[in-house]
Amino acid sequence: MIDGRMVREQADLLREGVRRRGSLDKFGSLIDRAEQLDRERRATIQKVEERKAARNTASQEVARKKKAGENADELMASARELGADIARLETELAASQGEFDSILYELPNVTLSEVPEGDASHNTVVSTWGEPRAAGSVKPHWEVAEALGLLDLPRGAKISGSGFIVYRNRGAHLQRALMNFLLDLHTREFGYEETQVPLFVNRDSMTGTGQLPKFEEDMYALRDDAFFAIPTSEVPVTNLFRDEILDGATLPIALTAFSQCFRREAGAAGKDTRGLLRLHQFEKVELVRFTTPEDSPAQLELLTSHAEQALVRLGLPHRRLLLAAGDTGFSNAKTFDLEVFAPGVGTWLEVSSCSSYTDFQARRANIRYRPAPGEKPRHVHTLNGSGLGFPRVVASILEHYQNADSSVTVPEVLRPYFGADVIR
RNA sequence: GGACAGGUGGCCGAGUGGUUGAAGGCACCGGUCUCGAAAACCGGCGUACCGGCAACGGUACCGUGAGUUCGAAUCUCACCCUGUCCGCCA
Repeated sequence: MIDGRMVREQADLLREGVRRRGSLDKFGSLIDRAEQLDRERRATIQKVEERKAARNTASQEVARKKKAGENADELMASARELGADIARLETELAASQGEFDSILYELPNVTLSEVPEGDASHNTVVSTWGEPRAAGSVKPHWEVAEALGLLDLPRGAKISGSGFIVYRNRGAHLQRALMNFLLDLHTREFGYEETQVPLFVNRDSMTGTGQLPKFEEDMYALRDDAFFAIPTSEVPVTNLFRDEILDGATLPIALTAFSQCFRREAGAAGKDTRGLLRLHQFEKVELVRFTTPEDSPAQLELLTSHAEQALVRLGLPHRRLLLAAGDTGFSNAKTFDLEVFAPGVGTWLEVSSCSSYTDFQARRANIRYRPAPGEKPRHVHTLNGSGLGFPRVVASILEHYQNADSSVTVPEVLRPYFGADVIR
């Protein structure tokens, strides 16, 4: 969430932030309301604390009198009245504080100044790599996948539903090769610590990274236990340090995790539904970094380059987009999307979204660091990105590396993991 | 799932209704000593919020949330978590 102090001290900056996202209409009045609530709650806090101070003094006086054997009945009676007053004021405070907090949870992060204003049409291509094959020059991946027996879509739908995939034979094997290649790359070459984390997390974790309370309908929830299925391992990995104060000397911290990801994709029904384009469950290797505010711009560049490098090694033509403010996620301050080209589908596919959250998540999740012994804790900056998401990478491989006879050449870096040069 | 034990500051650990934000120790920071270091000694050392230019003052926080009381780390209730044993299952 954004800093509550911004409401008081920099409300204009908040308004400018939502305006750049193109949602001033939506949030402007909320910010007005927050300013009013902030004044109310501070006035009430002063009243409550004043009375509490009086009560504390009275209580101590009661103790002194009783010790001295004096009568304290009168004092106790007046303290009791103070107590009733306090209870009333606290109810009042809880109301304005509660509404104030819920507004803070609703407001999106303020994007960085270099992020272009406006909606997705203002996204800019920062760089491109590789030579995409002509759109339509090869079969879409679902056709070759079926022909090669890599996927079993009907049975995935039978045992779970649409959007759930069964990989078979070389298809399953390719997934495993990709996982091993990516984890080895990020741990051995780029210095990430490998983790394995729970796929079900509690409400506090989902709130910490910003999925809740706003996007609850996008999450799978368990019926009998208070758990949510993770939409990305960003959630458990970032929450690793929730409510902790890290030693500044340990920053930056770089973690990677392979996990299954679960997304309801509510509201996305009918969009990009074919093949591997949009699934309810998919595999992903995630990169997460914790850093200082000063270092976070450089850390975003570094993290993005790691994801890009994975695509370079795989030999997949791709490009980097800087998202415009209006297309930048709720919790993000700046996002680069990496897209690979899928010549069979004929479009660019997002395979990684690398973002700086500045202190937005750290404030929600209460993740801080102590710059040096004896110094005050500060919020860290969190960053993450996919490195990479599997299904669309697989789709791109099946199309980009597709041969005339509908066999598929295995990218060189995967061969040691896959054990064959060609899928036929 | 059942029984018992327990959750206190960065860590260990004392504390069963009243100057306890919390003894003591460790760690950490500053200093004395030393050529330097160690040891020893002295001092400091939580977080958040409210007010204040500041110095500083106030409030809250002893797993979480309610409650009793003039007053709760201490009493009551619910929940969460950890440990041990039993049961069940992989």
